Amino acid sequence: MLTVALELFAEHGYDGTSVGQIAARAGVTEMTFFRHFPTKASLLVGDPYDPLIGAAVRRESADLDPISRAARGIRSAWQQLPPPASIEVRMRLRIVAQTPALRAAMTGGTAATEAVIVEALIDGGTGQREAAIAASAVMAALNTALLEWSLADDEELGQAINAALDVLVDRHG
Amino acid sequence: MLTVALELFAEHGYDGTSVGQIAARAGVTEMTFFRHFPTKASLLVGDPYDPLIGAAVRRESADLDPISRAARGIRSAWQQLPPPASIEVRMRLRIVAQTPALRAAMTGGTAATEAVIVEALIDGGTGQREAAIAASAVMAALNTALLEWSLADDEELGQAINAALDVLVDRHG
DNA sequence: AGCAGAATGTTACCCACTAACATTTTCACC
DNA sequence: GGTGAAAATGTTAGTGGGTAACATTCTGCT
Repeated sequence: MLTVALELFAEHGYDGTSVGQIAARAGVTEMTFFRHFPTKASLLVGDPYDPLIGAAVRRESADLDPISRAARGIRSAWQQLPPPASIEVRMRLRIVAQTPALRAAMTGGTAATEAVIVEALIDGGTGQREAAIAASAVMAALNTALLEWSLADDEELGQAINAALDVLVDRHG
Repeated sequence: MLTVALELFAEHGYDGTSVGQIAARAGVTEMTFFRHFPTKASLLVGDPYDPLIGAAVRRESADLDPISRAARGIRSAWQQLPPPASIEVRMRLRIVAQTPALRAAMTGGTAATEAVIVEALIDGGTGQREAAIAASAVMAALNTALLEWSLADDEELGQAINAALDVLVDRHG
């Protein structure tokens, strides 16, 4: 179904493709589509790594300021991951980058990861407010970096992520 | 219509209130509602200050790193604003804070402000990528701060904003 | 072959939102 | 004070995303 959907999105764009069309080309009912995917947007935006990131943030020293701690945690979580199939990921993110509704859905879709980071920071002694602010800022930077990366050719994803976090952490003014 | 909507949201929640109900209680047709408000969410999330913020960011020294520049711009823009009717604003934001769909819509709703900040940063010599990342991080922090503020009692809004930006700028680790 | 449970289909519905066209209200000008 | 144009509102009808309840077909296992 995902493959079929990506084809149609490439042909007619995200908004120009209805769930009915996807289901039809997949030889299936609209109802069946919604049994496999909770929403149309979930074809493109997901939140796969939250527990890993939570643990990684917790592992960083509680002496760091919350931004640094969250950023370091994400960097280290990233290194533990198997490198994803970049081309697939890039295709998906490109569609997200070009569709305003999906950009918004993306930040909604990382709410779970954000919550996990907030919890980890709080457990490390950071106040609730600071934790929420730091987590949302770091996740926003990360999401923006992913979208920007998707629009470029021939760049390493890990590198783009590091560069994004550096904008927050290693500020050279 | 706004007043009526807020009543209904208070009674049945945002998701539990349909546009039809709002229109009916306002003595008006659903169609008329959509002529006044582009979307249901626009009753609660808006983006009123983008040009002001863009100008303020541009006014800050281009020698600063992008995060500092954006943050200082927002602080200064804030001081120029007439203090809003805090109670109203708080009520609205509380509903947003409690409704996941609206939280996502809020970040979508500040896309214009974000774009304006990005442009200002680029004009100051920051690269496209860095500018996009810094702007999204700062706006995310700001939005989070607004939502957290709305859930507290008796706090100055300006103070909450300053504290949020300090998490990004004056990091004490 | 026969059965249980999973996957799929059918129908019917709700809600946000849009388009096209008709109707009423408002208000400035004669 | 009437008139006519413009603005606001109403009507009808439709699209697309998403859900609920119930019926049907497949699947795999014994």
